Formats: sequence, C-alpha cells, structure tokens
Amino acid sequence: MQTHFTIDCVILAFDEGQVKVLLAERNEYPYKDWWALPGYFVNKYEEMEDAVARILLEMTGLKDIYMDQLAAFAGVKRHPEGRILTVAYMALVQMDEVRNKIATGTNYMRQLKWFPVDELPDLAFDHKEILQLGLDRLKKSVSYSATPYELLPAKFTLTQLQQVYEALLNKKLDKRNFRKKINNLGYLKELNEFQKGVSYRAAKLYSFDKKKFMKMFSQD
Amino acid sequence: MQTHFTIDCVILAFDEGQVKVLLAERNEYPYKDWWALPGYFVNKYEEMEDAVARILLEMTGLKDIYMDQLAAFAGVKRHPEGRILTVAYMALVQMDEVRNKIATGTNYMRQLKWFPVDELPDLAFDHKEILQLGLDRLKKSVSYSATPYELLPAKFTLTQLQQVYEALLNKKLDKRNFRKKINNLGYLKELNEFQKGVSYRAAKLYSFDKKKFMKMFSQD
DNA sequence: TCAAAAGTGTTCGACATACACCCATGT
DNA sequence: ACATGGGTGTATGTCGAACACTTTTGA
Repeated sequence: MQTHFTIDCVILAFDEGQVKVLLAERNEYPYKDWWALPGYFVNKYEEMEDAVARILLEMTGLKDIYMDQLAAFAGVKRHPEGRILTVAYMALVQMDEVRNKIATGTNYMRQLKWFPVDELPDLAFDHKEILQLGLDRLKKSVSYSATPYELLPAKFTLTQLQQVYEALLNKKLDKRNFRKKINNLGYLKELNEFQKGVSYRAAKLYSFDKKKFMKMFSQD
Repeated sequence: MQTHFTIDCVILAFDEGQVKVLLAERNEYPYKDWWALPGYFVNKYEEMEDAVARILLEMTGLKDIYMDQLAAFAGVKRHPEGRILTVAYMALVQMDEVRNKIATGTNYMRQLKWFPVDELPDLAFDHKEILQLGLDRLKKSVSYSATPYELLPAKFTLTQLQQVYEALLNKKLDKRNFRKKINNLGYLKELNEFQKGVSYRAAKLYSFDKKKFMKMFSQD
C-alpha cells in the first residue's frame, strides 16, 4: 500500500539543428553503467514542486527552470526491487544558457551528456517510453505556442527559428511561407542587430515579445 | 521515502445539454460527508492499469471503460494524514449506457451522483483542481477528434452533436456552419432513421464511423 | 569570383465566418 | 393554427501550400 516515489526529468534543448536530451550515466545498481533520465527519490515531507527543483539541481546542476509534469509511471516491474512510482517532468532549455552549468558527476552518476533524440543509446528502466511521451507531447504543443522560443536564445535569426520548428515537427518547411506566417503572428520583435562571425550575409536578429504573446492568448 | 498511493477518477458524461461529472458522497474520514471524485488506494503488487479498472468498478460499478491518465498530484498537505500521492484518470462515457449501471453505495461512500460541471458542490481534498485540469484538457482535445462522440449514444442528431461541442467549448456555434463543417469531415454516417417521441419535426440520426476516422488520422 | 545563406510575392484552393428564412411535425 | 426545432446557400476574408530568383557578405 506504500510505494517508493521518484521524479525523473526530461531536459530538452536545441543544438546544431537537432533536439537533444540530457542523459546521465548511472553509477548505481540497478542499471549500473546505463544511460538514464536524471532523477531521484522524493523525500517524505517534500512538496512535489520542491522535489523537482531539488532533484534537478542535484542531478544536473540546473536551477530556476520551469518543469511541466508529463505523467506518472508505476509499472510493478519497472524496477527490479519492486514498484517505484515515478512522476516524469519535462523542461525546454536554451543550450547556450545551460551548456556550462551542467554538473560533471555525482555519487549516483558518472557523467551527463546531451544526446540527439534520434541517436539514443539504450536507456534504463522505462525511460525510453517516458522520453517518447515527452517528445510526442512537445510535437503537439508547437503550433502557435511559445514552445519553440524556450529552446532559442533571446536573440535569434528566422532561420534558427525555422530549424527549431522543423526539428520539433520533424519535417521541412518552406522558407517564404514560414516567414510570412511568422510575420503575421505579431509577437516577434525585429531588432536592429545582425548575426556576427558568419562568412556569409549576416541575418537580422529577432526576439520573442512575451508580453504581446501573453496578451494575445490570455483571453479564452 | 515511501508514500501512500491512490487513484482518482474523473468520469464525464453529456446529459441534458450539459457536461456532468460523477461524484461520490464520502462516508469516511477525512472529509466525511463531502463530495469527492471516486477513488481509492492502489494495492502493493498491482499494475496501475489494473488498479484503475478495479477501483473504477468498486467505486462506481462501471467496467470496460478506457481511462486516460490526467496527472499526478502529491501535495504534502492534500491529506490530513500526510502525503498521499494520487494519480488522476479521466474517462468520457455515454450517459445512456451507464445511467443504470452506477453503484448505489459502498462502505466508503453513501451515494453517487452526477453534477453539471458548472454547478458543483465543494469538493474534498484538491479534487476541484483535478477536475478543472480534466476539463481544460478536454476542451483542448475537441477539434477534429473523436472526443465528442465518446459522450454521445451510437445514434445521435446533428443538434445533439452541436450541443456537445458547445458545452465542451463553452460557446455558441452557428448551425449552418457547424453542419457544413461536420459534413466535410467524412466520418459521419447518415442513417435512414429518425428521432422518435418528439413533438416537432423528427431529426435524422447519424453515427460515428470509427473505422473511417482511424484511417483518416492514422498517418502522421 | 565564388560559396553560402539571406531575403522576397503571387497564385490557388480550402476553410472559417456572417447571416435569415422555409419546412415538417405533433398538439 | 401555432409552437418547436429541423434543415438549407452564398459571399467574403484568411490562411496554408506551391514555387525561383536576386542580394549580401566574407574568404
């Protein structure tokens, strides 16, 4: 009637034109030496939101990241020692902001590493299933949402934005149609700045106007 | 590090032009005499899917109903005796099919009753929050989905279908536009049968062609 | 001058919206 | 005959899809 209770984190970022997930190499049985989603046990008197923040920090070094609940997984057989109920959370982060903050290792895991979601190693427990659920949900949340902007730096080019859409939706988009649509959204700010350090024509930078976005979608 | 673990069920149906939820009047402390979502504890070696089916049957008398996971709730303070993690599940049912199958009472609850979702009593624990999450998710799932048909009997009139959409979306729709759109969907079968027992022109009955629907939306 | 990516318009079909009247039936 | 809901068409605007060339820049 009682059960162990853990939280697992699906941390996704966009880098080199691909969606990547942060995985930990386990240093503990069971599944020692396997790759797994960062996660750990919840304490007895801990609120779930607090536990998510604590575990995220302890396991990855990241903090102040908004995590969305994905689902609960509770298969009796998912852990050799008996049922461990896990609640999976998901976050989208900007690679540039977190790249240098990622922890290097703890007692429980040897290292953390970003894997493109279409080049995954075998994962411990039912973590592949959990990740897949997260990716499916992500795909559904893309259109007319702030989702893509969570994966980009504050200033970005339209081509970068298009790449995020293409990676999330897993299909190519037409450049002209994409830009037309994006322009009509009304919550993109065109900056008077340009890309730097490229050996071709520098693209104009844009930013996401969160206030306008909120205003446009707050009534329902 | 261990916690109690329950399942709560959000059972929704459509009746008299309204979305209704099935609630149980508790006969146990805490929250004795309050209305609550039907739910109970999961057994130690029980798969979550099995537990959902068992609890649904024991608490409501219903079986063979597909339940979707909504979310996990685990506030330390949600239960006076300490943290009880609950996983909420949601199902849509057809009122005519279930009306006579609903249990009349158990040791744990005195009676079950359908409440229109906009005329709710106070609810035990955080059940209002759980229900609200279910309704929000339902609203999002309406367009181009099979959701509305799960709430209707096998044969229904277009006006009934429109009422379901209106109740779920919480706004009025234009009759002509609605019918045009519905006709273009391609997965509604027009039957050669008519409504009976009404004191005005009898409406034609339709049915939902699940096979066609599946075929149209299976590729992605 | 070349390579690489930035940037830009038009046409077409599909779909959402707005809107008002006659029809069939039971009492 | 009347009350009640059933059933129908047109015009307009918006949006997504298809499609190819010129411009800018650094090396």
